[in-house]
Amino acid sequence: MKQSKLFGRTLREAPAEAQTPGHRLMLRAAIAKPLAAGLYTWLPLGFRVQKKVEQIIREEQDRIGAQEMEMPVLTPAELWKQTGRWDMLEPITFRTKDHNGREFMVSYTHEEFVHLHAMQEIQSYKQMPQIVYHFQSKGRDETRPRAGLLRVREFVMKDAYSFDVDQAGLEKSYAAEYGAYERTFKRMGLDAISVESDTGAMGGDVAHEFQVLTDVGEDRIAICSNCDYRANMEKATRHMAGRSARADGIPARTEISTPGTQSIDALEASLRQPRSAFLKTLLLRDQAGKVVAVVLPGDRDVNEAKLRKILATGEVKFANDADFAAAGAVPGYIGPVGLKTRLLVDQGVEDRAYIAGANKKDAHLRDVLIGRDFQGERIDAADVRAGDLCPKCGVGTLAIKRGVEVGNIFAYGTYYSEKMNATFLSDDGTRKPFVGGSYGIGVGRAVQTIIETHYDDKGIMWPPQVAPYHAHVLALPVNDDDVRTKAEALVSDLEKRGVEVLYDDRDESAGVKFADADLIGIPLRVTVSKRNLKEDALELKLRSASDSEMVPLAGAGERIAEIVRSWPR
RNA sequence: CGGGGUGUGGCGCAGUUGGUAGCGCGUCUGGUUUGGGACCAGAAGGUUCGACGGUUCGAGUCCGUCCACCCCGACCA
Repeated sequence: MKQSKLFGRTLREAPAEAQTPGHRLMLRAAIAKPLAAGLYTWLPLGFRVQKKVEQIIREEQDRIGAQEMEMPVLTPAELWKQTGRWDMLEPITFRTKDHNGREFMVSYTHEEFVHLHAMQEIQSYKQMPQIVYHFQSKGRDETRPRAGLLRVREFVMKDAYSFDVDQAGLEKSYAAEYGAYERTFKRMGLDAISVESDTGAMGGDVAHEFQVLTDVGEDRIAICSNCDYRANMEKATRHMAGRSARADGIPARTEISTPGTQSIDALEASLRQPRSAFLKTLLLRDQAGKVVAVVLPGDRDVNEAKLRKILATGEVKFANDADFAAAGAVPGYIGPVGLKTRLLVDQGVEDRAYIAGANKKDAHLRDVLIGRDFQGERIDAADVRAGDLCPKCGVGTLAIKRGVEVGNIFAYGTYYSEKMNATFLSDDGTRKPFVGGSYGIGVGRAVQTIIETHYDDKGIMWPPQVAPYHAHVLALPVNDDDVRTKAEALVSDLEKRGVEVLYDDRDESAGVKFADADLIGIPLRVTVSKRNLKEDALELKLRSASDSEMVPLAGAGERIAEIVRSWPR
């Protein structure tokens, strides 16, 4: 490919909108460009990377016996309504109607539709296990797209779906996908770790995310310093040290005057007590409007994902004024004592004296003790934080790191098949619902994550397996007949040998060509120059290396092909 | 959705107390160059400054409304 003809040019300065290193490089190197917020066009260089990433995913899915197919982007409303997801997904999906008024959703995911097909194609237990997958565009009306391709509103996802006869079969399929994911990410140069994740509003218990740890990630991951425990913050728990019985001798609660202190911050400042001396009480309402109070230690934050799961609701909001009145609470001075509502108490609340809101304006209570002054259901509803004890080994401490979720695997069992009455004929002659799982990888997000983790101050450093080209041939200067002739002969020789070549035939100065080569980041740079040709030689330089190597012109094609063949695939 | 920020040639930016738009890079032409973002000369490029409305003799500059984009948070398999 002649660079003079390449659709896409490099930028010396990145557009102001780009913040993360990978996003800036992606724009500067003409990998992908925005069309609108969260909508990106792959330019030719980036599209080649995307296709290579897809191919790796495809090979690893095929290896475990999964079969590729394709389902439409536009999906009819009826099935979504059958599983209850039409309404649930309303705020985050794109919808349209055909000219007859029939409703469609731009595919958010395809569980409903793959189950429909499974009912048609799989009739007997003898036909299972089955895994099918496709690469398809997904539409998600994210309220906040961010960081280039890391969070977008339309993206290609590989999603695979497994169908088994029972839970044991599902576990095998799940394990097969787990293994495929480990190989897939490794092959594309991503150091992804699996972490336990929340299953969200989709039911089921087992789910893992594959996370690449990097500061630009938007997920927070708790990692044990001692064992292999790793979990998304939405799911992470902590080991509770045994509660000491320090409840004896605590005096009866007394009211104290605290005018104008409506927050933990204000209390901390005016009473000169640590945050942990207070109880934080939140009045919340679920999707159905039911009100519940959650009591936490003053130094802990509520984890909404955990709370949603406990309340079995899709949404948790702060209560309104009427809810406060009904519960007998006063905003800013709410506390668990005497509260007329369901009370959930985080496990972090200890058997000791706390200062809590008095449910009266300008007043708090001192020496409030759980079990004596109020009762509640014990739950785990707080975020873990760095330094907490690991829930698995009880010895190590948790660190919190940021990660990009490049893939996830999810065992949902019969969640969909039961709602859809998607069944097969079992070996005992009865009809049973399919037991399934789904397995996703965001292709574009993976590509940008590769950049975010493979660059230096000069540009991208593509892992060879996913690089847009293998070799970047630079002719210096291109208007020298000898240089041009020999460079073109080399390019054609390399292409015959199956080496993918980007040939910089532009009439640019050496500085521009070297800088662009570094920026675009093709793994092997081959310089054909007047200077080198005096010695009948070429210069080879790996993007990842600091040194270069001179090789004789004769046989250079074979030498380069050999290097390319030695790379991982 | 809450908070903050930014909209001026393709990209990065400047634009004084309101007076009719400029710089660098890039692009085009000619020439000199050719191993780390070259040099000289000339030129094009803004439906006139995100949009609409207002104040004013006069608005890129002031006021209002809206839109777009970015960041933090919320949300989100």
